[in-house]
Amino acid sequence: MNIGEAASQSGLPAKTIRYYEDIGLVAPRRAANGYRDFSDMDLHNLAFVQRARSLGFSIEECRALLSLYDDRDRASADVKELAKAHLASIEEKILGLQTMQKTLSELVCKCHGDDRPDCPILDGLSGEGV
Amino acid sequence: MNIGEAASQSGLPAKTIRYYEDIGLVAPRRAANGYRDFSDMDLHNLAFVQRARSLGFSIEECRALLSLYDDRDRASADVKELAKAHLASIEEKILGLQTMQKTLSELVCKCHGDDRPDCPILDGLSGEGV
DNA sequence: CTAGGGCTTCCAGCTTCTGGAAGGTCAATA
DNA sequence: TATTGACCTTCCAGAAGCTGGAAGCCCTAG
Repeated sequence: MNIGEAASQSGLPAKTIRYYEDIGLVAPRRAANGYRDFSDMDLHNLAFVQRARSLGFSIEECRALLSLYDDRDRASADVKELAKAHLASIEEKILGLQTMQKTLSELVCKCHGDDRPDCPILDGLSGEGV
Repeated sequence: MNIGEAASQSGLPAKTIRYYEDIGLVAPRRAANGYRDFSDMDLHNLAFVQRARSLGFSIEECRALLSLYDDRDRASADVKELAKAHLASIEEKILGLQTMQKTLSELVCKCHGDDRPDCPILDGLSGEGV
């Protein structure tokens, strides 16, 4: 299967697939004309990475997950640990964003938002009322 | 004031301050020996950017905020608009992360996490049960 | 006079793609 | 058969926002 087909089946742009090959996440064989030729397993790996990335796993985590997937003797505990660590980092990010949201929405509320220059948002960023 | 002092007063690493000068966020004058010499206004701008960054504003948004700050004739509506747009993007990110969190925590819950290879997390990433 | 700490510049690398240029290949059509 | 247009190839550069490191100057204390 050519890269265009692999792209539409996996939901990844062709550019991204080439990049994934560059960094060793997939290794499709080459046809006689030099075109990449993706097997079903290659396609599985691409779709797998696509889903893992959409859950926020980093490339290195995806690599680890793929190798766990390939290892038929893995312990599910290893996978779960990886996933739990990532879940914790997601939750940390959410908390950080919620802190920003709270502070920022307070500032936005205070700002009258008309054509006068007086602005509590800029004042807040300038360190007033900290 | 030297860069070390500016760094500790603003809460930014010296490296970051040099970078901010590179991209034109601050323009400290130079002492005779070539050292950067930060004025109070420079320091204000650095601390301002530090706070804006900690609220998740991009560098370009910081630049815009700084120029609004400098413009004594600005309308507070302009600032508020910028802040509201950023707030919306924060909320969007939170929603995205919460979606990831939900999906991932469901997978984690399903995984028994022992020494057997059977793993619903890997199955989920492989597209089973989608 | 030397040692240390702070300062300078510049270059490279991190992450994860993405855009674009230059050019080879394939299938269909005139 | 010749040509067109869609596809494929490689390689280089850039996006954001720093961060680390090397090579070397400057300043102060002992």
